[in-house]
Amino acid sequence: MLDCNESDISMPAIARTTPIARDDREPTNPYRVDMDLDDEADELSHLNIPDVVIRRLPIYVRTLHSLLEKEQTSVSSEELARMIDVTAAQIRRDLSYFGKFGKQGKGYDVGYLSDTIERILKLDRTWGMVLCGMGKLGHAIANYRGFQRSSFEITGLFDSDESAVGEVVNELPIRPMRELVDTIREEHIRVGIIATPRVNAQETADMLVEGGVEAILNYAPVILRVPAHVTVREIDPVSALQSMTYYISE
Amino acid sequence: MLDCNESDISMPAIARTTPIARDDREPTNPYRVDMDLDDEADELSHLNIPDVVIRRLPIYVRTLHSLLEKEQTSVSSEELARMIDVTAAQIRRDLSYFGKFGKQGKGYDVGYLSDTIERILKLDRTWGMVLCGMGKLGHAIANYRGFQRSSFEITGLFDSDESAVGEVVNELPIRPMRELVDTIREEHIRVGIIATPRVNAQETADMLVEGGVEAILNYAPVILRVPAHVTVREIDPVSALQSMTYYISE
DNA sequence: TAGATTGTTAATCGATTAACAATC
DNA sequence: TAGATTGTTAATCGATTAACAATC
Repeated sequence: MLDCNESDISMPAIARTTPIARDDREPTNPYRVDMDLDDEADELSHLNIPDVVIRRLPIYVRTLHSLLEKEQTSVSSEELARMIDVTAAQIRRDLSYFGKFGKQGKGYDVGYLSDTIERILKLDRTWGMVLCGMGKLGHAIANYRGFQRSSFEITGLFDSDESAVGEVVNELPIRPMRELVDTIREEHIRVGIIATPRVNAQETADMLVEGGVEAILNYAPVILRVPAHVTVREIDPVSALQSMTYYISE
Repeated sequence: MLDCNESDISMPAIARTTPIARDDREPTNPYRVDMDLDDEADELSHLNIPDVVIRRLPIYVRTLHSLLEKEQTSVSSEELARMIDVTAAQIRRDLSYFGKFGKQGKGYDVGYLSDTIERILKLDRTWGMVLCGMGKLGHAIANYRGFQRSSFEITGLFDSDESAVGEVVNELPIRPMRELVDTIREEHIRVGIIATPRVNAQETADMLVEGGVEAILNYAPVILRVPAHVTVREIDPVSALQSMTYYISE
């Protein structure tokens, strides 16, 4: 399988977070055959799929799970669309990037579609994560229960303040930053969380990347510079608030 | 100034969060004159401006602040663009929705531009906020230091669990949910934060809206139904992680 | 079979960008 | 003035949607 990763030049984090296309995909290939999961696993296919689509998939999974809880086994794009407040056409279009998962006249099997999207997103395994920066925010993230039912588990806590080192938070000891890179390498960690102060975020990102992390969840209000093969998403409640006040009346 | 708010029908929260336009704006108005702040304050003008643009403004403000810290007084769209990793054209286009703030040949005055955008976003005042749901996550948000230098301040904590009521967190007592609506009304609160369990998020949103809240920061993994005049932004670290693993190699 | 709903196309809509005249 | 950079236009690019043939 040839390596057609054509641009490995440094790509800004904000661009990865914002709707972009890294490559022109051919919009409709007349020779395309009914794909199944072997083809979806193709490492190169993701270059073709808009990031906006990828970012909607977790919402589809979450919604399908809520249907499973209610023991509903079948769902149409129309019904799913109503639950999520998007158009049915968008759901069908989004899914069609990956294959054919429904049955005309019937809709989608909830369990099968949910499993399929989870496999596409590589959620069919558990991802260990390192958490960097163990101030108040870091403590809160280490204790966060939202990860429990997900495919993510924090496996290492790090802080540059030696006086914080050794403290145990949610059953894990805080370790010194200088051990970060080696730990990532040894434990094959691919996901990092940055909860450091603003000024230390970039150097922390650099270390995460050096160790081999390819996905960074960034809680620091800074735009990180990372190589093109690394994805960054921002968690930025202050920016979110600041953009909402614009719409407040009076 | 005529009321051209043509659709006041209920609009889903996800649509407000995603790039949308509620109204077709006329792309270029030949009669448009050099606007200054009086015109920007026009309550109706926001119907014309894409939400993607509004969501970028806080990043501009943050970046301008970092220049002010370095005592840089002037900046070109080119330089700002490099710092944020967008194109200079996009910055100029974004700003042009609101008026003319630069000088040809010179660039922008950092302080003036920063103040101007803050005024556009209504950040030239302090917004009181109610925080609903005082579990672990709620505690973390109540203690969050990121709000300190911002225009936001949590002024009330609420929880439906009567046994939590009375506990003081970061100098504020937790109060019972049944006091929420009246408190919002009496204190003219316009911003609410939801940190309740998933199942209680919608009913909490309903109460916030009933009280008069127009902006909701939602930490619960649920799509909220709110009237069109209410803006919702999601803080959803799990979804962010779930969409990043897609790109991880191997 | 008739009815329902998918998967896919083409049309539409919206956002970004390159280019440049205006102007400091 | 000459050089620099804005504000704005038109062109391009990308994402969404409506519509419908395919098909369960």
